[in-house]
Amino acid sequence: MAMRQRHLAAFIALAETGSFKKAAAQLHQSPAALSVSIKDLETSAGVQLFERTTRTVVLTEAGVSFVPAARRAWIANHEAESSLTQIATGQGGRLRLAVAPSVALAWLPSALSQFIRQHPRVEVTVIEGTASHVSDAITAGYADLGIQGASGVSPDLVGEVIYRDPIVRVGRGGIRIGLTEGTHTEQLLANAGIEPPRIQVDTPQLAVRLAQSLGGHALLPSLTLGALESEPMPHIAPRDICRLTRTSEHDNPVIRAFMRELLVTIQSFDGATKPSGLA
Amino acid sequence: MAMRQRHLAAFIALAETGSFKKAAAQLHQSPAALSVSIKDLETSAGVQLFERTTRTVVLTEAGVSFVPAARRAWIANHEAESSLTQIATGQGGRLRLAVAPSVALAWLPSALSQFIRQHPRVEVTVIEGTASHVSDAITAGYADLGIQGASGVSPDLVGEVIYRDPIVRVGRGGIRIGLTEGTHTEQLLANAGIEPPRIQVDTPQLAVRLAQSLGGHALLPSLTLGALESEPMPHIAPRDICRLTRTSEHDNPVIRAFMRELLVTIQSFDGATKPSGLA
DNA sequence: GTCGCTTACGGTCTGCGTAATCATA
DNA sequence: TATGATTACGCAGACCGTAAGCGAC
Repeated sequence: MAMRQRHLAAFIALAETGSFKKAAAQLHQSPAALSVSIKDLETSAGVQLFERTTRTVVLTEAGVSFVPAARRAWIANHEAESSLTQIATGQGGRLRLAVAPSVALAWLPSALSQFIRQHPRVEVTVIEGTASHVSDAITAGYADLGIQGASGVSPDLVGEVIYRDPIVRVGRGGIRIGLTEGTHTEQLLANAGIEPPRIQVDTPQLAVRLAQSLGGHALLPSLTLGALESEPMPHIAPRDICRLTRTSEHDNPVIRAFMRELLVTIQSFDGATKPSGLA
Repeated sequence: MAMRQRHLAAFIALAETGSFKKAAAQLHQSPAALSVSIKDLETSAGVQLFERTTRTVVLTEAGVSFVPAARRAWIANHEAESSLTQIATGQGGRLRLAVAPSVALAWLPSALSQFIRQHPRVEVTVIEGTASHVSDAITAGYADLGIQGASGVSPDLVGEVIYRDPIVRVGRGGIRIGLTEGTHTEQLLANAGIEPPRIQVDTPQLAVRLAQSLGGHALLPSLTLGALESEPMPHIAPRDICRLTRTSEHDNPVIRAFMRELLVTIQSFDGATKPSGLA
């Protein structure tokens, strides 16, 4: 037997309306077409599902028994369809983020709260980690969107700069407290001709603390500082913040929707702290 | 968007196999046909669901998100189909019986126990009542199959004699104990030229009891007596036991299946008590 | 070169509407 | 007689298979 959707639709409409004419109207069909659909269904099944006189149509017992399963199938089909449109418009599905800590701290709370408000049916998971962790998570398929400070490393990842984070100075002392050598930030500083830091630490927060207590200074991406007071260092190239996705997810609607929120967040933060623009 | 079953089938097969060639084989199709099905689905939805290279096919995030709903719909469709075939073969659905008390007592236990053993997915309900109750239940739609002693009364009911129940005598005394005038049995006796009973009672059981204690006799359908000893009354026409259904349920498969069991039961009972046959 | 996905094309078959027919209230 | 279900018929479009193409191993 080959039961198609039109058979289900025909059966349900006829069962609900009790009239070929009304059911046909409901399905935007001619009564004749509906009649053959029902007849096909009945003959292929081998049971009569409706008892017709010329004026009236009633479900047989077999028809009554079939109603629940038919309705379930019909609903499931519609839910599949609407699920797909939701996925296609970014209102459904899941979003697996991998973000660098500074990003997580600075932008994520605001961007995520906006996003989940406007996309209540999307499941969100977040992984926080260093740049290499982030890109690994993307490549390995544990996450679908990465936000981090270094641009793409793997060939099948596509990266795009979404923010140019300026390097700023905290404190005025002579001793420089910096991050571990080899980090993206320190590479930028080295490229700008600045000597390696006297004291190397793990996190920007610790660098700031030490700079303050030792009377030194720290050169750090501005995002890592929060509202802390700092001086701009315009001659040092900024740290590029990138979005990272697998090439196959380049048109993922959920990612697009989240990126929209994120960019709004970035702009609003940027406007609040520094009147001049961003990249 | 118009998502048809072939789109669902194509999506699921491709998601499961990860190859157009294999999925096409599974669907007994050419890879080309499958390719356009998937493409149609993707363009109508507006999302890419698979990432293809020439050699490999992988679900995108959107595709992954769609899998559960697609599979649910697919399963529901198949369950609807199998539900219908079960209904058509009498293995599913429901059976609402209305039976006369004598039938309920004599045949129902055996017939029903056989039936529910062989049709475990059929819901069974039983109404017990007099002949008019039975036919009313059928007409009103509370029951679908009636077994009773009088033949069909309502025009849109179809009746069929399934057993000719002989009238027998219990006791040898002169006083006749009988059922209330107007019952089917008493009409048969009147037609045979027998005078109305001296004492009229409600139930065959009571008639037998009184006949024994008063030293009278009772003329009753043999079915009402169980294993009680009795003498045949061959010159009195037997009571016809009928099946009753609405005309619309004439080909109801569950009813057919139950009738098969019932007739087997009747034959075995009949063979056990009286070597000679039935109608 | 080989394998597998995609595109193009032509034929078939499904499924529709129109119109005529049938049956009942 | 009027209404609504059914049957017959012809057409439009969906859908498939074959064959040619294209790109990656």
